[in-house]
Amino acid sequence: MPELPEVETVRRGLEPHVVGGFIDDIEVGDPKIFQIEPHLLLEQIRGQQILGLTRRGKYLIFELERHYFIFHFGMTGQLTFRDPNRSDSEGFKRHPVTGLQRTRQHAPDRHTHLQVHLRQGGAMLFRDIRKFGKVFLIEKGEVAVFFERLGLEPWTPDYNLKAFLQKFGNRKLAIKSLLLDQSFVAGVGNIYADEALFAAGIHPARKVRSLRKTEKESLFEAIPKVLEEGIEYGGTTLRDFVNSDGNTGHHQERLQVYGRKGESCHRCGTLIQRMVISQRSTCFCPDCQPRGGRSRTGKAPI
DNA sequence: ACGTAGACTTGAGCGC
DNA sequence: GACACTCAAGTCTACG
Repeated sequence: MPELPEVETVRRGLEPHVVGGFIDDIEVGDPKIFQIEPHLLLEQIRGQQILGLTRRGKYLIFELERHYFIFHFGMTGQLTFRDPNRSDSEGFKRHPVTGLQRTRQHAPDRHTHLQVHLRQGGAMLFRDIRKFGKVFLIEKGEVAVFFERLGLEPWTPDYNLKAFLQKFGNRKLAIKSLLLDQSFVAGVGNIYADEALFAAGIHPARKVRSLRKTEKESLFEAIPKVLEEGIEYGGTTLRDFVNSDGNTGHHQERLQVYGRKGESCHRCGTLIQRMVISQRSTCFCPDCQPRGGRSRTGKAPI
């Protein structure tokens, strides 16, 4: 559930269930995901109250009394709330062959690597098939250092045009690669990078140094716009993403380019193409996102 | 310093 | 049906 809109969707769903609650106990699966010894984690967080739930880029942050308890979902991480008043079999599906929960999962299974039980009842379940996710516990004073390498946070005063333009520099890499760099704009991943480039009319392979100021300004507008739409539709579920209730998102139905190779562009009808940039699948409309940019002089600033 | 390739990990889907 | 091979919402490291 990796990108900003998916993490934000989980944050909003979880908030009313857990903020104000007290951590009672934890159960641990594969310790690989823990950046702190699990027994030390329990020792430290037991009894602490959850004061708030925030987000920075793709990180979900539980503010406790003495610590920040931080999750990164990697590629397939899921954090759901298991309501003690609902039965596990109520309203969720099992995969017909494997028996594993595919969506609306509430009960722990072999991919559930952490359960955080709350004193008032209920638990948060962290499930992660590929185990690229990570769980951190840091002292409150360490938070600035922890996030120091993250870039601009959309919808905050830090995300302003002046700061945005300064981040470009005279670099030679493809603009798509820059968008994936979390020290540029925090929270943008492979899906929303492609969507933002489409919205801004910029070819993903264009070199950063070749972009005109007007194109950078278009991108500055497009990034929050596509992220906002992702949140509005509850995130994008390609395969594994579920919200805190275990339900899928709906933004996948609204994607303009990502995963649409060979289909026609919703704007102009041209067939969407796929290429690989930074070893990541990249989709674009060759007509709406011309390689040479949209120069009136016809110059191709690649 | 900058940019890219490989590694980590599990499962699904496709072709034979 | 079994098996090989490719691909997948991310990021960290090592190398040139």
